[in-house]
Amino acid sequence: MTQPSTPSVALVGPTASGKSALAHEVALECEGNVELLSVDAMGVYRGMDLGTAKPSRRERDEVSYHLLDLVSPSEEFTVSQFQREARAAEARIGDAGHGALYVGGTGLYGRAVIDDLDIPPRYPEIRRTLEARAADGLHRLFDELVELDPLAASRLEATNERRVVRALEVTLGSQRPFSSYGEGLLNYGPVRVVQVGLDSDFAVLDERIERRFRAWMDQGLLGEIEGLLRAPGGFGRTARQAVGYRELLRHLEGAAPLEACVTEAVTRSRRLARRQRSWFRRDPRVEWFADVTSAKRRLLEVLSVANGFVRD
RNA sequence: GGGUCAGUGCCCGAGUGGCCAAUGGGAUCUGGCUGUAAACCAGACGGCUUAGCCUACGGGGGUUCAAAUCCCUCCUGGCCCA
Repeated sequence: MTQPSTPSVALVGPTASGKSALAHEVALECEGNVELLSVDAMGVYRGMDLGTAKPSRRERDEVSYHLLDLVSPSEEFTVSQFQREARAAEARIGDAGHGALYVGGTGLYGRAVIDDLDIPPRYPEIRRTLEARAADGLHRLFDELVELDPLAASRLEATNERRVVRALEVTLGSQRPFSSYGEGLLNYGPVRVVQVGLDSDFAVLDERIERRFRAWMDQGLLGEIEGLLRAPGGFGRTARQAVGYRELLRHLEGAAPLEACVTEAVTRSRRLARRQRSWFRRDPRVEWFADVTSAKRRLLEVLSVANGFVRD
């Protein structure tokens, strides 16, 4: 893989903290010298616009956005695919002599790029057998993992089927321990990318989240989902898990009353914000800012230094 | 006004004399996870000077060695009759 020629910067934080607006503003001020890369596990799906708070058409005309609308919601997207796309996009941006600003709240996707994680391959056949075996005794699988890769086992919860199966899949499939692919997410390496964190009180965030979701409803979120549902393939396994979409799908596909689903969507968005915050809080390398102004100052500073251009 | 059913911890909701600080779900908090990550998994969840103690099952009173559970009464809500 080609090493990006220009260092990049990342803006992280919980949903509704104002990251996107800030990033856009910063890019505008840099007058085309900075391009944005979305780090959003749901923004990669084409047509899922309202509920993922995607930039508007006008915003996309003003600033270059990357890593959005990569696949159809019927497809299953993964971290490793994201990593590949991100590397390619960043290389192109670097070739153009521009700075790259990552913005988004999907922690793992961010780590994959920022820390250049070595994500082990997939072994579908092995996985299939493991999943079948997990059905009649997860405990046995975990014991096997303890045998084959005690380190990986120690990092996992024995009851987390998805992760236990994955660790075994890789260990058996690649003939080398799952844990040999990396030191674990708790191990934070040196700063390769400056991460600026934008956060605010949950009192404000919670309120904003609800208002925002209700606004999306008014703008036709339900219709957007209905349309995607009717499209060939409909929603795939991963896309349908998106907060907001999942709840409204329950209304459209099942019989759940709309208002109850809306309330639940709001609640789950709030929880998402909290989980995002704790994910980023754990990373000691993130520089936190509680207000947009100082976060912006820091972003501009890093971008200018890194890219050797100075703004007035 | 008469009858009847109900009132449980932040919310919903089990529990009908001791094994009940009280099943379960939700919310909330904390933690973990390198190919589903907006997913997935786990722990905590009345208070405290935490092998124990205190406060709690609408209020008050009573029966009992022992009550969220039985009796009386009051308050509140639903339904039925007037």
